[in-house]
Amino acid sequence: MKDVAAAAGVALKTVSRVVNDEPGVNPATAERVVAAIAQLGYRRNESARVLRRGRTATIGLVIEDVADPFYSGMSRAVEDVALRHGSLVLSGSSGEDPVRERELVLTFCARRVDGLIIVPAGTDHDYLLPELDAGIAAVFADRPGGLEADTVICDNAGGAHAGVGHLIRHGHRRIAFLGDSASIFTASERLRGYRRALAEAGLPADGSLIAMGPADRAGAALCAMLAAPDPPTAVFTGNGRITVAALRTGHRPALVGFDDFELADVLRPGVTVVAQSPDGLGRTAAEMLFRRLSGEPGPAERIQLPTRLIPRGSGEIPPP
Amino acid sequence: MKDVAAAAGVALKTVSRVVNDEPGVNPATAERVVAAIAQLGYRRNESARVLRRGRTATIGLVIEDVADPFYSGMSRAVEDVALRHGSLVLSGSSGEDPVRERELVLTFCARRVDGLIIVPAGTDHDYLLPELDAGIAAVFADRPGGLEADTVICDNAGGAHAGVGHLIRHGHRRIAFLGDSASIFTASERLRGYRRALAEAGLPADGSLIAMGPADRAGAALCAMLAAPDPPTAVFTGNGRITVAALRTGHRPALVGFDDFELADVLRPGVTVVAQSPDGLGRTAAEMLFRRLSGEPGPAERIQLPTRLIPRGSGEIPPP
DNA sequence: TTGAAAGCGGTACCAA
DNA sequence: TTGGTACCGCTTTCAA
Repeated sequence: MKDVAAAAGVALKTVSRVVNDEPGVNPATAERVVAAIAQLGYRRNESARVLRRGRTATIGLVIEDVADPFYSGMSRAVEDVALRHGSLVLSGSSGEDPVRERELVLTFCARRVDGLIIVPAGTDHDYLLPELDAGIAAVFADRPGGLEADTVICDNAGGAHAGVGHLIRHGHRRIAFLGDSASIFTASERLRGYRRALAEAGLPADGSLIAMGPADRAGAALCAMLAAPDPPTAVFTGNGRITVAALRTGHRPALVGFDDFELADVLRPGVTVVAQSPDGLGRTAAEMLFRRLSGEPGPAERIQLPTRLIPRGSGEIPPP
Repeated sequence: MKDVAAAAGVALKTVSRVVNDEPGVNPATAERVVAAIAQLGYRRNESARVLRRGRTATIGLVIEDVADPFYSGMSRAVEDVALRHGSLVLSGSSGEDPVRERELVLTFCARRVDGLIIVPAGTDHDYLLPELDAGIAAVFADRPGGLEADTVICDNAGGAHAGVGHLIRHGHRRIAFLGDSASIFTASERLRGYRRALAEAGLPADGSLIAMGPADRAGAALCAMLAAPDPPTAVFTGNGRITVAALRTGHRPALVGFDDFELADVLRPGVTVVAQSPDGLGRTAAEMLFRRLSGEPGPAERIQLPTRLIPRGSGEIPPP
């Protein structure tokens, strides 16, 4: 910038004014400056600007895994909103590890991101308190975090309730639930919806029909259930990866899965799902964050997004 | 930091030494400083550090779309390598738009990223030259860029050649090619491989069996071909999205697709694919970038990764 | 309309 | 082993 000022024969401050479109610069002067900028290939150093102004125009996004279609869809939505607000996105995958989540968040904070969108891996977020005090905004997405803060989740219990109810209406009385580890908020919420649907229909709760754990064990769990005496006639799968794991077993009981996925309509039969919107989650979280960043006051909000049942065939198979 | 120094009763510089693990600090002094840091909840301001040191420990990643499984896989690999090198990743989606690509790259450069990994949307990268001169390293991934720079691509022509050859060996003589827009490097390379395979087998090149364009038109193109007199008995699809579009038509000619995808093995018949490795692409590009950042000299390298044919059924269907 | 000078929060270099 | 000071490149404040 100094060089530009010298080349244009003006003071540093004048160049700064031109670069920032500040008013009160003689058009002729401005033109000289612009010419000098072009000629020298000058580009403003954002680090210096950030240092001085305090705002980085960058937000941090911590998700579980970018390579998971659910989170990458969410990621894209966040990116788009950020772009509209002139911000960039630093992102990182926690891999469902609270320690890694914390490291990522603190690293982002050290870079002075303006705000954070976090898909919490852990439940304790006290480490965030000093950062929030320091003025960094935070929004939890997909799951609530361990402290009062803006949160966007989807209607997990309601969605599972609707999906299981759908199977019940098609005549099933023994319905299995394959879910992610019970320690994960979304998994336990969905289990709750499943239980409520059974109870409302007056069906017994049979613990042997419930398997909670990582997706790579879901297939084996399903096979075991189907091989047992009095097997389930239908399955509700608690997330996209588990649905795929169940399909991969080759068994084709009646099935409704939480999360939509590409090719769900191409399989035979088509896979009936309870769809949530990764886009909606990302967009809503980002918009909420930017609203806070632009100074919106008020207590922490909690937004719940609806789910949608999409019948495609697998959920309409009657019991044998 | 000033406050910490005051609290610990030492000079600014000493705090700096402690924070950076520089040698030559009395353990007792260091301890006092550490205590002051903890008590004040001090955290180093990275912006200031960057301003002074010139290195941001951040790299920029420009891909086509994070929500595309191919690129999100690549993204994850880049993120992992970056993390191992203590760097963060700023990422953005170009949406196959050269203007947006340029904007993203320049924005990243203004933030003084140390290096860039770019999946080029355009073919003209002269806008990068000043940045390269300014010392920013760049690696092109998935496609070559418009200037001499390190590049990692996969063996597109060879992969397509293998896939089409596979169909030919199973007796097909009329094989359609559904590819992305011919202006995209990978698409034209794969078309080249297709042509070479036909030529080597002494098969005629029939232009009516070739359709190039965005994935959302591929389905209609396939339907039109199959409805025409003397239809193809087999199809080679030029990328993952086009493979899915072809499957979605409901027609099931013999098919080999470029790119592996989740559920390819669950469909009936399983989908035979030419797999490339998004991970490998991301990892290799990132490692190359960090090698340059650590000062490795030498001319631009070009690495080509192999592809792998995975027979699953759809590619082994004989002609009727 | 333009400019000079003081800092933002660190690091680098040199002196004590 | 420790401290002082210049300075990174920009914005802000105030004066001309």
